[in-house]
Amino acid sequence: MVKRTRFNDSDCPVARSIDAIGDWWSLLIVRDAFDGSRRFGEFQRGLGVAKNILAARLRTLVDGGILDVVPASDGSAYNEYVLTPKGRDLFNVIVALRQWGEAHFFAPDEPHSEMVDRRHGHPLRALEVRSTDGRRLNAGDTVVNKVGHPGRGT
Amino acid sequence: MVKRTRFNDSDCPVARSIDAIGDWWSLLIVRDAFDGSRRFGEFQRGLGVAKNILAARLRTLVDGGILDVVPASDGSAYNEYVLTPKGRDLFNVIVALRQWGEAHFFAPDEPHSEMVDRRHGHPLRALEVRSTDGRRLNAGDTVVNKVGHPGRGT
DNA sequence: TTCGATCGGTTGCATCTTGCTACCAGCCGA
DNA sequence: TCGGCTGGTAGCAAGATGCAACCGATCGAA
Repeated sequence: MVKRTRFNDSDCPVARSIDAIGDWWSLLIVRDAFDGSRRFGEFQRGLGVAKNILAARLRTLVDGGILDVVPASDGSAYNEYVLTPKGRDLFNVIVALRQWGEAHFFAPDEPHSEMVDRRHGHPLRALEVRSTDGRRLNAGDTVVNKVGHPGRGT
Repeated sequence: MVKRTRFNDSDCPVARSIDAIGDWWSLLIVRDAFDGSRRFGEFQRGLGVAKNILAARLRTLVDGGILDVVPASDGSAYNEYVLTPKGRDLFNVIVALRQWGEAHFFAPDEPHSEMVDRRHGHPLRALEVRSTDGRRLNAGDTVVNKVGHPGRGT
């Protein structure tokens, strides 16, 4: 099976990332992996996804270098799925999605799962996009150079 | 049409975010909106997506409060799609995906579209997850409290 | 004002993907 | 050795996706 690329602008890192992750289930698998899930059954119970879908997603995540299959840590004959360094680098993505969701989809007092600093149990500081010299940037302060179109693009 | 919720753990902000965005095309639409696309035709040419898919995605993004339909800024009778504040808050998500893609899917010298600081033309600083008191955190320094399971969860 | 081109879609249809259920082969403890 | 758990695969129905054709409104030029 040749690797299909779904999007036509594959020189954009955003598109390549999206293509590599595959689908939303995959991202939820990664989220659960960050939260400590390792075994097939853990993911299945945590996500409520059909087993064939889960099996396929785990396979593509392993093929994509985001998860690794390792022998179970508890001595049983089963395997475990653990994040590779590349998979752990998705942490920012998960945190960004989480903070966006917290900001826009929950009433102020509505209970929800919450990511906290392990040391103090405090919520995290909001992510901030910064320039190399440390200024805070928002979308309007940035510009995307398409390949072949360097510079500001008058 | 009742709002379907695809994922069973809707108390997780990550899952709600994913549900709200809808699919990957929607996120690429948002990316193009950040890059300045406003018109139906611009999105269609930029993404190479089928028109019926694009029309459906634009509708869900508008319904979801991520895009707004406004009269065209050039005086023509057509409409434009612009990001709402909620949509602009996806900036961190886009940047996180972009940085992950840059780090893992391009050779060091491979050309790719690049987001730079408008003022100096420099690339952005890598996103950093921090605690409220400013320490840098990575995945292992955080813990997710599920609703109904407060505390560290031994 | 007329005419052709463009814009912004909608509709129908074939195909691909998804998700459900059933099934099944190893493991595992007793 | 037996019964239940784990980690899948197989088949099938339903829904999503993508392509192409079509279409009315609008625009620009003559």
